[in-house]
This record gives sequence, structure tokens and C-alpha cells, in this order.
Amino acid sequence: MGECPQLRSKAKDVTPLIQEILVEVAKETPEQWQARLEAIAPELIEELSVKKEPDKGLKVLDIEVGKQVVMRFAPNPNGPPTLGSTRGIIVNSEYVKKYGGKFIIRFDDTDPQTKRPMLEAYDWYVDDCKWLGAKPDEIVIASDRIPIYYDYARKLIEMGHAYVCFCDGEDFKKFKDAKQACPHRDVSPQENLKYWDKMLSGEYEEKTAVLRIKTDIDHKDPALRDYGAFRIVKTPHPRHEVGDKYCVWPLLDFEGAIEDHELGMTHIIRGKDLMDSEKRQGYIYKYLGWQYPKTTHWGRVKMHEFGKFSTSGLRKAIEEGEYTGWEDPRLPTIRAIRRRGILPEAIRKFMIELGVGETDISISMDSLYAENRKLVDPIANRYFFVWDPVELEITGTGPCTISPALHPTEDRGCREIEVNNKVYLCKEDVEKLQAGSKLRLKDLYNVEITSLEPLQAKYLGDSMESMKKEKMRIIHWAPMDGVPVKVLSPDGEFTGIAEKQVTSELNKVVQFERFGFCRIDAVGEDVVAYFTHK
RNA sequence: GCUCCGAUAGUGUAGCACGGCCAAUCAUACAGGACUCUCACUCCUGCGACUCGGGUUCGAAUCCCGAUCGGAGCACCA
Repeated sequence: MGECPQLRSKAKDVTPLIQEILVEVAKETPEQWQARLEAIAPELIEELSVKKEPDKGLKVLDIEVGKQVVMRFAPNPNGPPTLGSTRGIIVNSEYVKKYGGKFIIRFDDTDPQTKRPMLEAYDWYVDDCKWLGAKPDEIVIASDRIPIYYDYARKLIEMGHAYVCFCDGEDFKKFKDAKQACPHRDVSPQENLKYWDKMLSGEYEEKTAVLRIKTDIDHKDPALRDYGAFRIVKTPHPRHEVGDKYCVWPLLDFEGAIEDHELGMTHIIRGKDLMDSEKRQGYIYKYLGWQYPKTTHWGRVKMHEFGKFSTSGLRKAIEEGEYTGWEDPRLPTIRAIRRRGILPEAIRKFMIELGVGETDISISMDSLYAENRKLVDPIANRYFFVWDPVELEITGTGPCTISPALHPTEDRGCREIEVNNKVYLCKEDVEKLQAGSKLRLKDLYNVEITSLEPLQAKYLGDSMESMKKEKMRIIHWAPMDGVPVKVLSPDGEFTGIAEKQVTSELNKVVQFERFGFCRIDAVGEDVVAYFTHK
């Protein structure tokens, strides 16, 4: 019926026929159905066994033929990029890659005061973009382009679409809520130009004047009534190239509106919180005769593991010493994630898998870890690391050297461990032992515990068979010549002893058996490792 | 208060523009099993969802109305 719409009018006639047939079919067994189906339509059976594979990845973009796709990621560099930023970086850049367009990073750093840019963050953003495989084709800094915004402001004033408003914030809100024009709205363009020039020359104090874009003052949505485009800020900008050059700064809706057009943006993908921006900026586009880029929005993202975090909140916590810095493994900054050994490809996949739904979501790092684990597992060498170490003395055997494989399935060679008559065990494992417990020290030999205080055991032989037969627990251990290791993880610090060969794994991700993956971050007096994930 | 979005398994996600092929996809989590000298990896199996109520229709996850819940905007923040 889907294929032949003209049959739809007969739908009612079909129902009783189907009923009849169903009664017939119900009399037979599933085996008979199978046989019958094979006889009349074998291709349907095949179809049943074929798994449906819906196309993965991002939805297709609505593109105009013959037009190069231009997209952007537009952060305010008032803190380091976080996992949240990666969504903007990856989704936008991925589309650009897919359609062979241009990817721009634009720093919306037009607030020298409340969201004051952080100088180091500019480089961090660019650097992290590159690391994520999203090297920007162009870098734009809004604070370098203030004169452009001034030009358009002047143009809009001349056209009578913008005015300098001297209302106090609260007064204006009253007018706005009552759908009433404030006294400054109907001043002539000539007069407004005079006021605008005075604003620019610094004659007015902060908060005494603001340039507004005229929209519909009686629009049913209060969010769209005459919004601010420029305000006076006398705090110098942190960038020395800019400093105190300007005392009039554009607000986001204005700056973004102008730039998206100036830079030739074809598509914008951004947070749902900026949905109204499109409507507000639409007025500017209408006045200037521009075409608004195509927009897509995504909902709010919360991460189970990190809860609410704001740049300013984090900065405060770092200053107070709660965190060691922006790279503290407990933080969701890209710098921290990198340091922990999460690979960019894992983040890309994770973000693309998320898609761009408008639903607000609350996700867990588990999926990201699972993605990363698959990438890291084949390339991570295995080592023993014993946390909360307890010494075990072993009698009944002499010194030996063993050479376990660096990887259980990949051919990555071996490491060497020397054992005399003592090894370290995890306190956690020791607590489960009793005198008489038999266990397998992985890759070494079998022992039987003879005493708990002090912890002693006797050698029971190397046999794998007897270990299997007696169902001994296999635990890992560390040699006495191991190196002290400090593991920094989101759940706190672990200290212990690892095989000394880990010192050759600087900057690499290894797996500490029965503990998890870690990135070896520093090799000095002791080894510092960042916990990646289980 | 006004306005605008959204709602599919524990968590994400596909399907919704154009209603039948949906007994609803995939991933992850969880449970069981196989493999393994790691609690890792891999492989099998299982688990589990269309927010609710009306309407349109022969037929609704899909269209319409309402309710509920969640989020956002109404800044001289981005």
C-alpha cells in the first residue's frame, strides 16, 4: 500500500481478508512457516538475517551547490578548552572535512571585564584543536577587528536602525517589559551619530550609555526587543596589541552577527542557548540585506563525572589549591585529558557518536573510556604495579630471572624481572589471604602462604597444571628493585612500586595489570603516572 | 511573568521533513558464557525504550491538540 497509494481507499476491504489468513497461518507450526517461506520467497529469509546497519556519523548538511562550506568554532578564551569545547571543535571541523570547506577558529574576546580573556588560552585553543585533528584554516581574533564593528554600527545608526540609549538598565527593562519605546529610541540618526562619537571618544562613563539595535519593541518575545550592541568598558584588554585602544566594546550578538557574515560562514552549529541569537541577529541581517547562515543547535551536556563546572569556579578552586592546576586529572580540560593518555581519535568518535540533537543530555565518561581502551589496548605495554605494597618473603627457592611478554597477544617483545626471595604484593590482595592460601604469582610461580605476620610463603613449584587444578588465584606482584610510582587519578592518588622498566615508557600509555591504563608523565626520583581508565 | 526549544532501554543514539518495510537500530553499561598466567582485549548470549492523555487515520514512535517533565532566553556575559 505504501508503494501503490491508489489502493489505500480499499484498506478496509483488506482487513477481513488478513484476519482469515492469519487464522489459517496460526494452525501451522513455525517449522511449516519456515518451509513455506523458503518455497515462495527465499529472499525474505535472507533479509531477516541481514543486520540493519544505519549510517553512522553526522547527518548530511544542507549545502548549496557550488558554494564552499565555511564553519567556525568561536570560543571566548577566558579559560582553557574543556571537553565541552571539543564538541564544537570536532563537529564543526568534521563537517568541514566531509565537505572540503574551511574551518575557522574565532576568538570572541570582546569582554575585557567580566569574562576577561586569559592570554595563554589563545594558544591552548589552537594547540588543542591541532591535537584533536582539527587544525584551523584561519584564526580570527575579534579584538583585532573592532574598527569593522564600529563601521557597521555607524552604518546602522545612519539607517536609523540603531540608537544610543542613556536609560539605566532597570529603567530600560521596565520600558521593554511594557513593550514601550524608551525616550531615546526616536532620536534622529544625526543626533545619534553625535552621541555615538562621544561614546567612542570616551566622554561617557561605563553604564551610562549603550548602543541598541532597533527591533520590534512590541514583539511578543521579550528576548527580542531592542537589544544592546555596544557598551562602554574602560578596563583595558589583556592583549597588549589592544590594551586601552577601545572603550566601546561590542556584545556577542553584534560581534557574532557581523563576523559570521564577514567571514562568509555558510553553517553554524552551536548550543541551544544561542537560539535566540539567530532571531536577534536576524534584524541586523535584514537591515544590511545579508543572508543568515544555516543553523543547527545542540542541547546542554552534563557529564556525570564532573558535575557543574564553570571556568571562573575552576579558576578559584585552582587558586585556592583545591586542584593542582588546569591539568589536574580530576578536571575536564582537554589539557588534563591529554595528559591522562586519552587519544584524540577516541574523543572524535565519542563526539561524533553523540551527534547534534537538541535534547539536553547527561553522559558518562564510560563510552569515551571504552572507545579509548580499544585504541590503547593493542599498543600499551603491560607492567606490574603494586599499590599499597606489602612485602612477602618466599622460602624454598633461589633467585631467578623471568621475562614475561610485554603484551599478551601482540608481539611486542619481553621485559626482564629479577626475583630473589622477596616480592611486593598489594595490600588489597594480602587482606584476602590466610595461612595455607595457595596462589599464583603471575608469570613467576606458585606459593603457599605460611604466615601472615610477618607475611611469608613457601615455593610450591612452577606448574601451571597444578595451579589450574587447585584453582589458585592469580595475582600480580612487584620486584624488590622496582621504582616508586605515584599515580594521579580522578579518584585520588595511588602510590606503590612498579617494574623499573616503566622508566623507559615516558609519555606512553602502559597498562598496569589488574589496575588500569596509565600514561607515564614524568620519570625522576619516582615515576609519576596519570591514570587513563580501567 | 513573557517567549522559545526538547522528550526513544541505566546512559547516549538511529528512525520522525514524506504515517504502513519498526515485533524499533547501534554503542556503552549491566548479567551470563567462551578465550586468557590481568579484573584488560576479543568473541558469543541475554537484558532493556517510543513520557502521559486525547484526536486524525484502515493504520501513529512518526501528523494535530492538551498535560507533565526537562532545558534555555528576556544582561551594559560569552
